[in-house]
Amino acid sequence: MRLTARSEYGVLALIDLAGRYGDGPVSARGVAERQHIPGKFLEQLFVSLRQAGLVTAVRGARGGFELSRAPGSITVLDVVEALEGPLQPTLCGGGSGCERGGACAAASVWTRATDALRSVLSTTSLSELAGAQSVFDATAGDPDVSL
Amino acid sequence: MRLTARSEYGVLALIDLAGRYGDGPVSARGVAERQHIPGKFLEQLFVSLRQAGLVTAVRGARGGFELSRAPGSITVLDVVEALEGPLQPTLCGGGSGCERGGACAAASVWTRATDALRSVLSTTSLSELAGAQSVFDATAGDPDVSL
DNA sequence: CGATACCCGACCGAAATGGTAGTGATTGGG
DNA sequence: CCCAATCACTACCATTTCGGTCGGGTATCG
Repeated sequence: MRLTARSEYGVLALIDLAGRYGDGPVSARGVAERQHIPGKFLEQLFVSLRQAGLVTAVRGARGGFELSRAPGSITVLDVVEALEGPLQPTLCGGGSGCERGGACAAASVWTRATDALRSVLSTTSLSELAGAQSVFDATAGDPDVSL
Repeated sequence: MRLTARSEYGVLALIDLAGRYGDGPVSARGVAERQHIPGKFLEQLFVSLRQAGLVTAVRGARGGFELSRAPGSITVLDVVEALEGPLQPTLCGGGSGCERGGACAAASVWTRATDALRSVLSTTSLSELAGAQSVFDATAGDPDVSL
């Protein structure tokens, strides 16, 4: 139940990659500049994203990252969990933390909250977001992404 | 978008108060013992809960806290926001943090996530939880709350 | 070779988290 | 009237997390 800058940056970065899907590797540096993300920090995020199997790295000059699956098959939940670990309540409801066992009324609301969150995140794909972003970029004159 | 132990403890504490609503003030110490919450920490939580108008304090011997409204009119969202501040994404979607203005596709998913969370929390009242808890306590033999 | 890029691990300041400690102020009961 | 119970307030503290930075290593293209 903890969403930090990692998720925010990560989603922006993968939207960027989704908008260039099929164009070959995209450098982390380019993503960082277009999305205004600290470069070295973004590198760390890409490590997690690669380990989670969401992106593929191409090393060497002219290298970079590309989505390892189609943008439509990657959800925001995938990204968030890759970057922040499993999305659990951090609270009693998730695991076996609380000594009340199942006899805890509070657990139900935390569980339902997590489920609601998970539902939203898992039904939004990168292709949707990239599509929406391209519309924004077309109406505004910002060439960052549309180039 | 950050739920910590404060919320978990706070909800447990107010479920305790809800189960004794109308019986006069309940001491923080009693709540702490029944709900297994560090006493001094719980005191801090009650400060926030009182400032938010959710509980009323009665000072002096035989004092304690009581819900300042009926348990059915207090939602989990009320408790969470009293203890952790306004429930916002901590991310771009909430305020005016991101320099993209409205032209940011990522913002939409954060906003929808927050809305989903808020919806769950705001439709669950203390009376519901206290009711569920009393059922648990009746089937199990734990006299902590049923006494 | 050398520039470009990913890879990896260490490090770091600031803030949040989850408490603890101590001291007052207020009140009911004996 | 005094004492114990109880809330009120402030300060402090250890640990972890957050958000980043730094510096080098390694692969690859031209």
